[in-house]
Amino acid sequence: MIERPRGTHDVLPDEQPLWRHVTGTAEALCAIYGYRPIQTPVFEDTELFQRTSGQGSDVVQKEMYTFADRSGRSLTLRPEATAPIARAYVEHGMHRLPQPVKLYTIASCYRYATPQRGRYREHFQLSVEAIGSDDPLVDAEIVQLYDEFLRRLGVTEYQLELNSIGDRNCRPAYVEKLVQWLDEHDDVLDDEARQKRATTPLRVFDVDNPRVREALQAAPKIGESLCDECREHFSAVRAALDAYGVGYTIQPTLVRGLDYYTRTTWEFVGPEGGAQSTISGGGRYDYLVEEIGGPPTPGVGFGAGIERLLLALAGREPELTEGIDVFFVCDAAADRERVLPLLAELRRRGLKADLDYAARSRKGQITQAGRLGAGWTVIVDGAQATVREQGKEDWTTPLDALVETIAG
RNA sequence: GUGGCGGUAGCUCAGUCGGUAGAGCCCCUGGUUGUGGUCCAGGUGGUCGUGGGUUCGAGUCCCAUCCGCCACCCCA
Repeated sequence: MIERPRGTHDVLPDEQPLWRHVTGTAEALCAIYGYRPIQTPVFEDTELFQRTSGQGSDVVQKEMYTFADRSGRSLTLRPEATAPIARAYVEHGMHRLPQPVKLYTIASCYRYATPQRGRYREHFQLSVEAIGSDDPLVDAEIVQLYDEFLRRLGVTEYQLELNSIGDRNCRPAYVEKLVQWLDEHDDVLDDEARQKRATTPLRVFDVDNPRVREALQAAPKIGESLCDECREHFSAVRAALDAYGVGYTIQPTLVRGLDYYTRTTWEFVGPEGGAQSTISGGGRYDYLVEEIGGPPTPGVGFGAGIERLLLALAGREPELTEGIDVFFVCDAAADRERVLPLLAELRRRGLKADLDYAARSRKGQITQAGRLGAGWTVIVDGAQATVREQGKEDWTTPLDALVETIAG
């Protein structure tokens, strides 16, 4: 048997109502906040992700689905949706539109990682982006949008972690300062920490060794080294979140995995999913558009995993019923034929109507009607019909009058 | 990519010491029952993940591999 590729999953009909509830809620909310939908290709020029995510990032190092097409071009299935949207912004000259340009998409993303619950090689992300403004109120708006999204879905147990990682003015100096501190305290480091010092210094705070973590408490933190502009920006973001009533905790060591982030960064952490409990992550990316070849343009946005949100939603799913209106039960072949024009007319009027195609017995057909949640079960007998209407006594009618009685 | 655990019917699982494959649910049929619910009886459904090996004989033991789950890495 041919099975689905590793790390992918089918979304079956039974799961569709919940999926549509989630994506529909996202779309409705984005519309209310003034974000407009956009779609970009599933694959992009490989260079787009190499340049923006950073050569040292895990995504570029080991997780991209990269292939050569028949002409030898290197293409990559998108591992995330922000860079493609920024690319579309530049390519279509959206910097001439009134700023900021507020966009969102619900897109499949692809990462070659070892799959487990909440981590897939193909997954879906809601990606919301505001490009063209460095106003801290935009950061706050977009964070509050996701917070409101969770509220609407009934997810209550989550945490928002917030940080600022500075910009090109203050971050390089901070990294230098941090590396210098690490050099001076080399004796308290372990191999993992030394490794990170060499590749991704900001990540040394993630090391496992508790002894090293303890020692790192004394190391300089980015928050103390922000330039005045970044400091003011961050405090304005926090003030706006306070005004919105969005709770958060400052996480001074929160660093994101992609190189393009600047200033504000955040993660929403949900209650489920074990090690994969991050349900949304985002931040500001003030040099991304420029990196792609557009004019210097600030931006801010987030990606939110749909599958992980569903995990966080487990046990709180709303009742989503999708019963049909009319089901015809026929014993004789002649009755089935007699019913066809009624079936067409009911459907023409927008009612969900159906009949048996599995050669079931009368009892089986009535059972099927019940399974489908039929509002009216019409048991046909020649030109007459007995109708079982939910919550009422059975009644009889000539078939000729059925449509008018039900739909008229 | 590394390590640990697992894979038997559509689903949830049992399967003893190696001896010809089981249950419940679901589905279909018949009966009971003044609603499609309940109850009773019967039936369909299997490459025991896959491929090798050991053996007279493998769901069971060994090896490899695929897939899932957990941890690490990292993320959504």
